[in-house]
Amino acid sequence: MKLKPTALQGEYDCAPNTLRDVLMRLSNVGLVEFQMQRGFRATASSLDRRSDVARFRILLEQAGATDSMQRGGIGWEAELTATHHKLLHIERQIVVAGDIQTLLPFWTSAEREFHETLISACGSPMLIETYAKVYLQFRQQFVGQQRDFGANYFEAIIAEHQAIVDAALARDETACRNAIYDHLKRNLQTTHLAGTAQAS
Amino acid sequence: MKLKPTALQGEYDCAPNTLRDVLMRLSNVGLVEFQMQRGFRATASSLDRRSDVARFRILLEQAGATDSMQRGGIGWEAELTATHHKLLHIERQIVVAGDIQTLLPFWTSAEREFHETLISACGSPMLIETYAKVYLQFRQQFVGQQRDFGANYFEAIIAEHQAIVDAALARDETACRNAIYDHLKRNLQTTHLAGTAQAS
DNA sequence: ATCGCTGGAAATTTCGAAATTTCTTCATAG
DNA sequence: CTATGAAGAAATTTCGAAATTTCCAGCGAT
Repeated sequence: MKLKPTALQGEYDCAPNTLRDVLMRLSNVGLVEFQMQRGFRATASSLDRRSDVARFRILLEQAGATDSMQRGGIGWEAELTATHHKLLHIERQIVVAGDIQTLLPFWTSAEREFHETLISACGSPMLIETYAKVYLQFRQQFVGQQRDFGANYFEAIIAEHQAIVDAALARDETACRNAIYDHLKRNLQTTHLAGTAQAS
Repeated sequence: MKLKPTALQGEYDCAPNTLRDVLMRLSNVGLVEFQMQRGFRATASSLDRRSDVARFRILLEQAGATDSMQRGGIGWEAELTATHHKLLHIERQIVVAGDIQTLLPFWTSAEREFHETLISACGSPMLIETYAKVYLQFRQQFVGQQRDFGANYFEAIIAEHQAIVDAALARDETACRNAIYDHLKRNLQTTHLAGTAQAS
C-alpha cells in the first residue's frame, strides 16, 4: 500500500514535505519501505516477512545475550531482574484480569525493555541499535492482526520469560539460547526451522 | 565533525534541503549520524568503532554463510565460484603489479560481491540487507586511513578468501566460521576477542 | 570563582510552490 | 487482438524563504 505525503496531509496537519521527512525516518527503522523516485510503501505483513524478522531477532538476541552473560556484571543482573520483575507484574495482571486491551501498551513497553536489557551488556552498540530496530519491526507485524490470545497464552509467555532470566543469571549460555529460541519459535515458518537450530 | 547542509552547499551545487535529504539517506546506511534537532555528524572512526563493526560483521557473515551452506544449491556454488574467481584475479594483479591505487576500487567492488554472494542463499532478506549496510560501514572505517599494505598483505588476503570458499563449497560449517573469523580478526580489539569466539 | 540567566547568532526544521520524473490512459500500427 | 508509443495526469523531488529551535557568549548574582 502506497503512502503518499500529499494524501496524508489531511490526516496530519502539516505540509507534504514534513510528511516526507517523517516517512523517511520511519524507513530508517524499517517500518516503511522507500525507493528512490518511487515514494514510500507500508511494509507488507506476510508470513514470510514475520518469519524473517523473527529469525533475525533470534540471531541477534542469542548473540547479544551470550555476550552479555560473559561481560555483564552485578549491575546488569540487577537491571535484568528489575525489568523482569516489572514485566512479570504486568503479565500476571493480564492473566488475572484478562484485560488485555488497556494493559497491552504497558506490556509492549515492558517487554521491549526486558529484552533490550538482556542484551544491553554485550558491548556492541551496533548490535544493540540493530536489535532495537528489529524489535520494532517485529512488533509492527502484529498491529491490526487480531491474534487470539488463548486462555493460557500469557501463562506460557510468563514461563518463557522466566526461563530466559533464569538461564541468563545462571550464565548458562546454551540454556539461554534455547530459551530465546523457544520464546520466539512460534513466529517461525516450518521451512525456516532448519536454518535456526536452537543452540546454533 | 559536523555536516551542515548550508556549508556543503558550495561544495555540491544544490539547495540546503537537498543536502539534508542526501545526508538523511546516508544516515539510513549508517555512514552518517543523525540526531533530531541536532543535525548530522560524520561517524567517528575510532578503534572501538572499527572493532564493533568488525565484530557485528563476523556475526552476520558467519550466520549467513552457515545458512547458505544448508540452503544453497548448485546455482549458489556457481555464483560463489564466479565471484571468487574475479576477486582472485584482481588480487593476483595487485600482488604482481603492486599497483594498489588504480586497482583498489575494483578490488573493493569484487570483495563486496564475493562476501555478499557467500551469504546470498541464507534465505533471509533482512540479514542480507543488514549485512550490505554493515559492509559499507566497515569499508568507511578505512577511507583516508593510510593503512600499510605490507608486502605480503594481499597474499594473506588471497589465502583467507580461498579458505572461505573451500570451506563453503565443502559445506564445512565450522571451518567456514573459522575462516570468516580469521579473515576479519585483524580488525578486532583484544578486549573484544573473548566475545567473538571463533566457531561461536 | 562558579553557576545561572539573558540576548543574539547560527543551525535545523517546516512550508508551499516550481521543476522533474514516473505512472496511466488512449490512440495507432502491426 | 496485442503491442508500441505519445500525451496527459499524478506523484516525487528540488528549491529558497520563513519559523522554530539550539548553541554560544556575556552579564550579573551568590
